[in-house]
Amino acid sequence: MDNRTLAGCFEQIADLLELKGENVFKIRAYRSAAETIGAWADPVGALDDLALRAVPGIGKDLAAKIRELASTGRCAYHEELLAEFPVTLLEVLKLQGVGPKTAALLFRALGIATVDALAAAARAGQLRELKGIGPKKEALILKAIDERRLDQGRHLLAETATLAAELIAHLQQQAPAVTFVPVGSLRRGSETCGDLDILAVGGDATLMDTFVAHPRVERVLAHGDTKSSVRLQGGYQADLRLVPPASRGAAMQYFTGSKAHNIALRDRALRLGLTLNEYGLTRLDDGTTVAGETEEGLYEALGLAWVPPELREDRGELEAAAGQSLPALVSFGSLRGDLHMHTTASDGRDTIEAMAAAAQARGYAYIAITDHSKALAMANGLDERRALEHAARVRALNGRYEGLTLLAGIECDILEDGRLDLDDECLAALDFVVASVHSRFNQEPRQMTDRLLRAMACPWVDAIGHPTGRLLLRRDAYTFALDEVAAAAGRHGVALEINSQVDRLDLNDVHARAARTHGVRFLVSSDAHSTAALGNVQWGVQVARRAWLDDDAILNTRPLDAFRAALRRHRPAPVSRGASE
DNA sequence: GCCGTTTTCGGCCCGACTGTTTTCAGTCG
Repeated sequence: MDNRTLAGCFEQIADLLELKGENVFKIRAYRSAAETIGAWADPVGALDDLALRAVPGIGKDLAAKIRELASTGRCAYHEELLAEFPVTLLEVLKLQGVGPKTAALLFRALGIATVDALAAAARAGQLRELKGIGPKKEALILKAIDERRLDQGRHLLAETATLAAELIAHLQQQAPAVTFVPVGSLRRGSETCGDLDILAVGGDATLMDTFVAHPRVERVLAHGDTKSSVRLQGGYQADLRLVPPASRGAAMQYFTGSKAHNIALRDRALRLGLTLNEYGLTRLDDGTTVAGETEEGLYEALGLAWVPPELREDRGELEAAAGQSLPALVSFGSLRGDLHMHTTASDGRDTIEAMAAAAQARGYAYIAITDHSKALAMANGLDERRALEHAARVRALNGRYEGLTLLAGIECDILEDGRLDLDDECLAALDFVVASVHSRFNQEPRQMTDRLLRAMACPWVDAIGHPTGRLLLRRDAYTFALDEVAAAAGRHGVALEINSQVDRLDLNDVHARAARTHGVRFLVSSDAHSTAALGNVQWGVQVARRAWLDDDAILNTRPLDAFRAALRRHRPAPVSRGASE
């Protein structure tokens, strides 16, 4: 049983317990366990009891339920709860403005168990008869039902960033003196964003009027003096919060989250006799404010180093901040090269020359041109002869772009059985090879693992491209033993790619961090199919930061000579570990 | 249901906005 299924089950249990009106802390325990499991790199279903109990937020009971689910595929407690409330009621619970109290009331008083039944009752004016629900609430519920499709799902980080920039530009024009900061999951660089949070520092309530009047606003969910929420066309929810300058740091911290990080931080504050909210950090005894103007000051007052937003997920960053052992994260400007891009020779939109000129303009010292190999016929992939001719054209351009070295590479398909799409002689004649899976994603995990291991056994494979094959919001990763593959990559010196395409971001933060423990080195690559897409590396760098990676972990932060020397093909052969390799 | 730099019991983060109310409950983030 995979982590997502386990997390989904705990999430449902939490929802059902809320409907029941159970102890809020018990509910929180299930919810935080779901979140932890969902982001755990290894399959927790395979862990033994001892290892399970070491997972934060998993105690005796939850460990037992995980083992029950992993071994039987079922959870008696979950089924017991589902006997009390129909599973369809959970859809009602997801509606904007409908919480557990309302959903339980609807079910108990009117027998409403589905969104359709709720819609019918609302249209018939039956809801307003219930205690605590009036005509306005009834109308809001009908609206929420209409909008639920739009409300579903999350959005790509890059899209969210573009939208945030647009909204902030609009607000900034109306209020030039106010500082606007995108916060929430966008500031943390989370791969998808559920909504969009913007913080305004030092303005007045008229800012809220400007915000809700933006032409993309479809519906105003809340409109107060310091907080407003709107739904935008396309299903986004956006929130604007206003705080005074003295609270800038506290508010940035508070609204950046994550929720789990904030809870842990406030817990720490309480233990120090302090209380933390979006306005500042104050002493419990006499109410004096000790920090709040800057984030740095706030963390310092709690005895912590400032935590980069990308790390604020309650995954050990507070302990590291307390011990002054946070990593020096790779920075956005530290990439010196890009090792994955396509040209018109296969499915790219621009020529080698155009890509090289754009890379030079970005200040890169080196790039590898890596068009597709022949198995990807759809993309006009190159066979051995074309690959070598193409390589000659790439190399012939060296000297033409000052400061930039072009490497002749290939993105070589990993075939069904782990063989490579081009012969060894051809691969050996190139400067750089990234090997990727583009077909047969549904192989059994064991088969997929062996496929990747076999590909890495080829001495000319320098890197594995988009190692898990997932497409954000569209296609799950193919399943394989990441641990085993990462261990082999670390041993052979094969780099794993952090692919920066906005809907790939593959490896992701959790997997990259786990792979690093095996000594793996990474490449942050654009996989650009046009000159414009070279800039996507910013998202890959953000993933690397979320994975706690420093410059040393990223091969393409090195100058050309050091980069070359670190490539698998130029490293001394690893000590033989037996015939199996 | 979890957890321990006061603790194996008794805690567990905090505030804005809305609607239905006459002082607050529910929802959301």
